[in-house]
Amino acid sequence: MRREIVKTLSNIATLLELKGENSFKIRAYKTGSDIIENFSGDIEQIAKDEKLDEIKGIGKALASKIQEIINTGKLSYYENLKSEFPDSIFELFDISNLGPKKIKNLYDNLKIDSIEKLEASCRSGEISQISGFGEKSVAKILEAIAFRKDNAKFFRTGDIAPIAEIILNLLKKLPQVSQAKIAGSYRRGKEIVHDIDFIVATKSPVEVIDQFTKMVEVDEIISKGKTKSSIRLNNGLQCDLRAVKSSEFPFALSYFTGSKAHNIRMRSLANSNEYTLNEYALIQKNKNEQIPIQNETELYEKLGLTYIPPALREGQGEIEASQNSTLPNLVKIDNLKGTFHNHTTASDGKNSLEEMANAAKDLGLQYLGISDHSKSSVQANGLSADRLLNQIDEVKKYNNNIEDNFKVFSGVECDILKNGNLDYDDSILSQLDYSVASVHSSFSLTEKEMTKRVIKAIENPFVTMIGHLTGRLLLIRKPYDINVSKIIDACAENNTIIEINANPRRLDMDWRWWKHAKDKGVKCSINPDAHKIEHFQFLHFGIKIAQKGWLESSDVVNCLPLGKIEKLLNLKK
DNA sequence: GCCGTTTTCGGCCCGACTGTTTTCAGTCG
Repeated sequence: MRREIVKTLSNIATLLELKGENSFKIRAYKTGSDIIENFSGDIEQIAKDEKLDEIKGIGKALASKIQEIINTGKLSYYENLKSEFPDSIFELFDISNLGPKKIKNLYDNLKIDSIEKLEASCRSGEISQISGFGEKSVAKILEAIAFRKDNAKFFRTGDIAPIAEIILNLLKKLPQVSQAKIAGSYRRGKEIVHDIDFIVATKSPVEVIDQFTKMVEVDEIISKGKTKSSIRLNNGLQCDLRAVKSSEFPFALSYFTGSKAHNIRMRSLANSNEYTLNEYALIQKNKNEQIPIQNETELYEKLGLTYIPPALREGQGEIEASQNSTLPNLVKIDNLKGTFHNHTTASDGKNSLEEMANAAKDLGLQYLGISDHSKSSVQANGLSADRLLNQIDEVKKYNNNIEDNFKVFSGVECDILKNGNLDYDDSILSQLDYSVASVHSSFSLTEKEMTKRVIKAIENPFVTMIGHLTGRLLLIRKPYDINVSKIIDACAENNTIIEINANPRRLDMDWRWWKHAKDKGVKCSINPDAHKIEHFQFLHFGIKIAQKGWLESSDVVNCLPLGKIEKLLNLKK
């Protein structure tokens, strides 16, 4: 129900934008949607008690609309608004550089109400009839459409993790199922996936598959057979189920976990050991005899390997490392002792400094770095130098009132300005315990300019680490042009840390660079970029990315205990 | 549409960037 309210209010905001309504009215709906989404409490109960308008930001109008949604499951105001535009028009907002005004213009003048029509209009040149759509704009739109097409069949792992775990638990609970696991790229911890593979061990595959296809979330049954089935959920995500015998389970799990490259190596290794390996069994060639295996560890052992964690199964040398016993001892969530890059209500966070700190402490962390936005990030209520200095005092007060086994560090997420300068003078930065330097503007510089810009920040002695290095938003926005290799070299030279931004929309720097960075001696900080206490959970996604980058706890600075991290933070200064 | 020690109207965040309409509108964060 809450999701329904949140979605409805935010869709109303979009539709009002299209209609060119008063921007403050639009904002009221947007913030209303945010408030309901983040509200900690039983919104339906509050509606019942008729106390919705006591929530700050929810006035009489929104309260009665929310009430109507809760009571009737619908909202006539919204239905009426919706009827003015085709449903498909929402997808145009997925194209970057297209906002409400341009979309309205396209719709009014050329009846463009879908991405398909938009693309056709760009290609035919028809679109240039409208003012505001010159050559460069058209090229950008086509690029954005292509980007969306390439990525449309993918989902961010962080977005679909909740539903994946729900389905897994549903399968596990079926009486016919003895084992159930998620395989595929999800299990390998990829940042985006295009489907989810479930493997179950069962004696009654037909019954299990029947249950699988009858789940409430199923929108479409793509295929349904005796041992496997594919469905599409109502969010568009495809899920495959494979039902095997208990004895086949480890083979199926291994095979469907992949990656393809990893599987090829595994099979050829089996071959050279006089075995045949497929998704059901390991067979001794000369005797045509199946080798009984209990779990994946035993399968790896039969092939002369130590167990390879799923995160490493990308065909990046993990087989050789396993043979040579040089596999990394991968960092785990329990190794994290603290975290940097977290926001509070001082800038655009939802929880106060104290709430954030207490939550971190409750999670068993020993320290928390607070890094609100800097002054140039006006949209995020970035802190003026004075406000930042005040926050330093606030942190000191907090630390004075808390036991010695926990500490808050004063930091900032400092904008790297277009010319590579930082958003505060060194005299301000030097008063902080650390800083995260990030790019939030001028994304369109050339690779050369952008690389120079960020390296200038890396060389600043008061920059502790670089935040979300490439600025990418998975499936939404490409990374900006930057020479990551040169950045890594500069970080190695200047003792500057690179973060893994664990927000599931970012997961930046990409795991594909981390093995290289580690070899160069660059340290990592796994940061949730938390804007509220719930976001500390993002650390789980960050850990997966670190694992995919072969990182061990010694590579990750926030695995250091409190005493040692303090020394490290002082090192660069 | 929301809010209120300036309380029933008037203010609400705003600067940078981009392309293009060459003086600014639209988008973005």
